[in-house]
Amino acid sequence: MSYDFQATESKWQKIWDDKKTFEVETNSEKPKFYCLEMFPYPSGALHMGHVRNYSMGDMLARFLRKRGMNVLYPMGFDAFGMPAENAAIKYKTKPHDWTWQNIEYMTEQLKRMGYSYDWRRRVESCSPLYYRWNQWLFLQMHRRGLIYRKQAPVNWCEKCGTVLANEQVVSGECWRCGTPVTKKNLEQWFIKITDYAQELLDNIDTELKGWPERVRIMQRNWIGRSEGAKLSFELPELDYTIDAFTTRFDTVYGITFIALAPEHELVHKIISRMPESESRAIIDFVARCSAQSSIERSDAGGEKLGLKTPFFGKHPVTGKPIPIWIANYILMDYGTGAIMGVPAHDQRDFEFARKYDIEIIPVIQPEGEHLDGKTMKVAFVDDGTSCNSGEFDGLPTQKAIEAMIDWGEKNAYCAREVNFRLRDWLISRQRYWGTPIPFVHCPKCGFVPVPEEQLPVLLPEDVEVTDVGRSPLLDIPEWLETTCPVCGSPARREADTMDTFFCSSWYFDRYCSSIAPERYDKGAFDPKDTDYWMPVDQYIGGIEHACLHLIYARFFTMFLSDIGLLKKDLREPFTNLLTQGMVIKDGAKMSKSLGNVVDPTEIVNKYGADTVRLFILFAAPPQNDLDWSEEGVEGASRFLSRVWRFVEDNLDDLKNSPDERVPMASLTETAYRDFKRKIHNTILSVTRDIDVEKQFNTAIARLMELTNALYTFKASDTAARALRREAVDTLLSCLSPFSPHITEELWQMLGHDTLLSITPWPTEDVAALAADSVVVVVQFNGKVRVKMTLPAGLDEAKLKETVMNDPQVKERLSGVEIVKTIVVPDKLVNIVVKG
RNA sequence: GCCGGGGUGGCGGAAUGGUAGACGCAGUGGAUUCAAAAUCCACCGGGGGCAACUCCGUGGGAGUUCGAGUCUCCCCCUCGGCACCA
Repeated sequence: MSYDFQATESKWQKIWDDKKTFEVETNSEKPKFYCLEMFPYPSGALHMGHVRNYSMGDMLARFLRKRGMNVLYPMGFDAFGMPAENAAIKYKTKPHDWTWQNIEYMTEQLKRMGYSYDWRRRVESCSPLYYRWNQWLFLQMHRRGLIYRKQAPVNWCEKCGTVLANEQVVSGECWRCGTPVTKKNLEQWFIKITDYAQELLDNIDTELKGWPERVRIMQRNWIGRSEGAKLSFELPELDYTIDAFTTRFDTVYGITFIALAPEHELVHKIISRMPESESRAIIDFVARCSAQSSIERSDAGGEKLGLKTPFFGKHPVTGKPIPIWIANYILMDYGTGAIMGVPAHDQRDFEFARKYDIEIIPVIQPEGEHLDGKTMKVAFVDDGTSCNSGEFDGLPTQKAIEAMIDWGEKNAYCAREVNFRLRDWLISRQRYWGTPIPFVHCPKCGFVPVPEEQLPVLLPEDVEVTDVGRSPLLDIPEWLETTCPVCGSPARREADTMDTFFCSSWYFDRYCSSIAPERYDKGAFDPKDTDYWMPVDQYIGGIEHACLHLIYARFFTMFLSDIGLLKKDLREPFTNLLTQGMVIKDGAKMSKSLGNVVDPTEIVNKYGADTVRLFILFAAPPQNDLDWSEEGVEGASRFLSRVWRFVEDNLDDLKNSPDERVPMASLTETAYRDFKRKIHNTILSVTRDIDVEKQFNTAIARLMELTNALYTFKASDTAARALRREAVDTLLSCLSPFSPHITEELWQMLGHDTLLSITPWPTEDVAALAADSVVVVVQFNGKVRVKMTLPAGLDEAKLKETVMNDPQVKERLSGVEIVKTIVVPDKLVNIVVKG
C-alpha cells in the first residue's frame, strides 16, 4: 500500500479536532508558552508567505507541546482595511460579505495545513465583538490625554483617498499602493505615542534581547533621539520669538541666517505685515514649495530654494541682527520648523548660503588646517577646535558643546532639549471599512466622546461602496445624524475610521481570553488570562512590520500596563521575535504581475500538507529568503516516502521488536554502538537546532541522516531489532512537529495507542553520546596529511606518541626538523617542521 | 550620504579558530524494466597524474595564529533600512 496523503491528513485532522488535542486553558501545572504569528489580512486565499510563517509557528508549537509546555497557539484575522472596499467595487459585493467569506475560506485552508491552533479563540477584528473594544480603548486613551485633534500638514495618498501615518510612508510612497505621497493641511486625530518615545527607545536595549539586531536598529533609528538645545531669536518688530533646535550649540557664533519652513506660522504673520505688492513673492514661494511631492521635498540632493524676508532676528548671544529666510529644505514636522543657519558647519546650510550669497563664518577649525569662509568648498561637519567663539576658542568640539550649553543655560541663551524623530500617530482614516471613531461633533460642544455604555458605535454593514474617493458613511444620514451626548442638540457622528493598525496592536491580548462569548461584554480581555499568558514568548512575522505594527503594539502594551489592564511590569508584548524571509521564485518576489505565483492549495493537493511544510522549513534558514522550487518539493516528498516505505516494509518485524531502549553499556559490536550513538546525537542536535538555534533546515537534515542510517543498518539479531525500533520511534517523534499527519499514522501502525502529537519529545541518553573512536587529523604546518582512526580519550602525551610512531608520519618526518607540535586530544596533531 | 545584513560547488545551503562543502536539488554513469515511472548503487569544487598522490580553492588585499570560511584592518560587490531630522 502506498501512502495516501489525502486520506491520512484529513483522518488525523478530524481526530485532533474530535479529541480537542490542541485546546488549552489558562490554568495548568505545566509552564506556559505563548507562540504567535502575525495574523493575516483575509485577502481571499493563503499565499506561500503565510504558509512559511505558519509552518514555522506550528512546528514550534508542536515541538514545545511535546516538550511539556502549556502552549497557547491561536489564529485570527486582521479584517478591516482598504482591499475589502476595492474588492466590493470590483466584484459588486459588500466589504462585509467579501471579508467574511474570505475568513471562512482561509480558515479552511489553514485547517488543511494541519496547523494546531486552538480555533475557539479565533479573533476577527471586523466583528463588533472586537471593534467595540477598539472604541473603548480609544476612549481610555482620550481620557488620559493621549488623543488629540490637530490641523497639520499630513501625508495624503490620492489613490487611497486617505491620510497616512508616518510609518505608512515608505520612501515617499504609500505603503499599500505605492502612490507618491503628498502633503495636505488637514485637521486629523492623533495619538500621542511620543509620550512613550523614551521608554520605547530604552527598552530596545534592556527588554528586546530576543529580537533580531536588525529590527532593534531599525526601531532605534525610527525613534531617532537626538540631544541638543533650543535657542530663541527675538523679533521685536513682529513681537515674536523664533525657537530653533540644534545638536551643535558649539556653532552658535557661526550663525549667519535663520531659515523657516514654508509652513511655519511666522510666515503667515510676515505676509500679513507686508504690503501686498511685496508679499506676493512670498505667497508664490510658499505655494511653489507645497506643490512639491514628499519625495522632491525630502531629497537631500534636491535643489535648495529660499526667499529672503525683510525681517531680522536678534542673535541670542551676540545680539547681532540675523536675516530671516524661508527655505524649502526646512521640515515643519521636525524640531520647531525653524533652524539656525550655520553654513560653515552644516552641508545643507552651506549649499544654501553659497547659492544665495550669505556670509560663511567658520567657528571650528580642523586639525592642522585653517578654513576661510570665502574659499571653503564644503561644510566642515567633523570635530575640531573652536574659534571665533569668544571665551570658548581653543576647546575641542565635544568639550565645547558641553561647556557652551552649560554657559548658554546659565545666561538663558538656550535650554537643553531632547528631540525625537518619532511623530505622533495619525490614527484617523477617511475610509468606510474600519472601526468608527467613537466621537460626535456637536455645533455647540465641539467633539464629544460617545459614552462608554453606548458602545459599540456600529459600522453599517449593508452598504454599497461605489467610489473609493468618498466614504459611504457620509451618505447615510440615519447613521451620521445623532444627538450630542452632552447637550442633546442635533450633532453628527465622526465619519472617519481608525487606522487598522489600531486593531492589530492588542489582538494578542484578546487571544488570551476569547473563549466564552459572554466575556466580550466584560472587557477587551480578562486580566486573569493576560496575567497568565502574556507576554508572547515567540512571535513570528515579516520584517516589513519592524517600524509599523511592532512599534504600535509596544506602545499599546505600555499604555495598557499604565492603566492597569495589563500587569505593571508587563511593558513589552513580545519576548522573542523571529522575522522570516520572503518566498521568492525565479529570483523575484511572487507577484501576479510577474506571473510567478505558486498557489499553496494546488501544491497541497499535489503533494500533501506534510510535504509542503517540510520543504518550506528545509529549503532555507528561517530568516533568509526562500527560493521556491518544485524539484525541492519533490525531494521533500521523496524523503517522506522513504520514511513511510521503511516502516511499511519492515512493519511486522518492527511491531514484534522489543519496544524499549537498549542501554549503551549492553552493546559491544561497533556497528550497534555507532547506530545507537547516531540516534541520540540526532535527538541532541535536532532539539538544539529547533529550541536554541532556530535553524529548522539543519534539524531536518539531521533527520534525513538518521533515515539514511536506518536504511544502512542491518537488523540481524534481537538487540539490533530493538535498536532499529528505537531509531524509528525517535525519528517519527522528532519528525512529527514538521510533518504531523504521516508520522501520526505510522505511529499508530506501529501499535502505539497514544497520539504522537502529544507524546513527550525524546531525551538523549548521555551514555550513548560518547564516541568510542575518533578520526585524528595529522597536520604538517597546518595542512592535513594523514588521518588516523584512534580510540577516543587518549591524553596529549599518549596521542602524540601514537601519532609519532605511525609509519606514514615517520616517513614524512625523515630529513626534517620538528619545530613545535600542537596536540588537541580527540581532534588533531599539528607538527610544525622546517626543511 | 548614514546605519545594518550578506558574498562558500551548477543551485539552496552545512561547518564551538582545528578534516571546507553536512543535508537536499540538479547532473553523470550503472542496476532493475519490453520501455518508462518509481526505486537502488556509484560518482559529483578546479587543475595535474595510469595510480598512490599532489597543487589550488570560502569576493579581493594585508594581518594575528601552530592552524582562519570563522578573529582584526583596508577595499570591492550586493541586498535591506533611513535619508535635507538641524
